[in-house]
Amino acid sequence: MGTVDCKSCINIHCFIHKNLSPEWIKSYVKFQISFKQGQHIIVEGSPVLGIYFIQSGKVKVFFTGINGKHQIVRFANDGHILGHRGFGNDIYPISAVAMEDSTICFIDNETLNEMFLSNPKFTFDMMMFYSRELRKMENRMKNIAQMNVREKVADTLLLLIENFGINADNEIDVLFNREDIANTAGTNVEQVTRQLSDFTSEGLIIKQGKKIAIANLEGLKKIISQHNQHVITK
Amino acid sequence: MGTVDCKSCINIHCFIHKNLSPEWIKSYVKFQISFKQGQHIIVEGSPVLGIYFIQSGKVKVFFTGINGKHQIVRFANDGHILGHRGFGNDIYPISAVAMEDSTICFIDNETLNEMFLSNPKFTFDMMMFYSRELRKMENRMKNIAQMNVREKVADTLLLLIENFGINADNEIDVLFNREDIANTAGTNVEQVTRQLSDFTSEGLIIKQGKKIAIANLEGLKKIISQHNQHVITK
DNA sequence: CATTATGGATGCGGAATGACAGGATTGCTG
DNA sequence: CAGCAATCCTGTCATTCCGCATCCATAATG
Repeated sequence: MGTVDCKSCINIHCFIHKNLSPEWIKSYVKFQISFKQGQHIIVEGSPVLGIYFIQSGKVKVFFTGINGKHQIVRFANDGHILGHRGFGNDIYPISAVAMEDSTICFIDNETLNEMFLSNPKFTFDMMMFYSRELRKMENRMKNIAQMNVREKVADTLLLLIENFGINADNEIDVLFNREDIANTAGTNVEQVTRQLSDFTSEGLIIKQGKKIAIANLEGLKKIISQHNQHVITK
Repeated sequence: MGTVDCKSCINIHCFIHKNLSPEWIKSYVKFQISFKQGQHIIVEGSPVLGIYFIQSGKVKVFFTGINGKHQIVRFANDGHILGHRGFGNDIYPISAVAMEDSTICFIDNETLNEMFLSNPKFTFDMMMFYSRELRKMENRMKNIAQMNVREKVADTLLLLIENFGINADNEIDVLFNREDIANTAGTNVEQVTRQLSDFTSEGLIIKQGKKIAIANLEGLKKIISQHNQHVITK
């Protein structure tokens, strides 16, 4: 944890870096925190003091339901936002956990408000970000409600690919286990295991240690294609 | 369909009316369209030409899934927004249908962009709107994924109450049928019918003709209370 | 007034799903 | 490399859920 200035930030895609006026970017110094894999960045029920920007890292955002069961609502990585405002609530309804070592910048509410007031382009970009996220979320809601388990697991894999990409070995480039997939898809660990076994024997994926390699991306997309008539990917 | 100026608009809670600068509000004239109950306002797959503001009315927003099954993702009424931008997509992924006779204002993309550029307060308010909607949607995703049918139906009734309120006769003040509830809750008509019968015999609701009256709001909330530990309602 | 359409209620069988348990595999540690 | 713990895999079984078919009530129609 320490302070850092945005001007020399390595993440040039960050909403702040991209949009702040010259005066702001020159002078602005904010808090930056390092999180180890598995560490909580936001805990449900704690007070909202500001907003988090991911400089670099991979994060899952989830609600805790009854029996402590998690529902992962989205993944976030470089340049994304955590702990958005809204409602005027003063506590976080969600938790956020680092899936890998992550560097996160924190901006308190007061500073954020000043930023909005004096940087219209920043506000506009934030609005567009929320608008995109809302549309994605609406689409995911439809999927969770209408898909069967096989489709939901395939959909979750594609979501992971979309968010975190594929590395040189064709593997989904993030650390996650069956429980994470189950909590994202809205099913349980056993069903996920079964489906992944099915996908493997169908030649769609290859299990490589802790990671999953994609052998046939089109095949995975085909599983859920009938649900995505009007969706333009990317 | 015709043109109307925002200055003399009856809906003083509209984002435009509230936030446009004096110059804009004085001169701005936009299209206004009347929709009869059941009419399509937006059709999935049609090109995005602008954005819709509801001056007055009640609207459901849904995706069409396989077999033409609808998934209602949200309800909208006075002052709300339809057809939000995002992705740079040029087609609507969702449909919107008037649940009752509605009056809707249309603003084309070009004008909207000018509005954002020259009215930072408007942009800020829109950002906050999207942020709130995103949080609501995240919460609804958790509910659909984790609740059983009984809870989902109760949750849908509460959603309808939250959006459209209760009239003098204690009835949920909007026209909807079992299919709409099923398409919102993520189940089917039969299950909804069963649950509504159960709720009736438990004294939670009273069926009055086409509408549903609430006899015990706290009882309904109690059904889903265990899912809402950290949520502050309104 | 008879007929037809529409929406709602309910029983039932088959399919999908989730819970449990036991076994296999993997990776870590001393 | 043995031992242990964590994770993953898979078979079985009970439950839930869904959609069909049917019946009923009410409203619209001629």
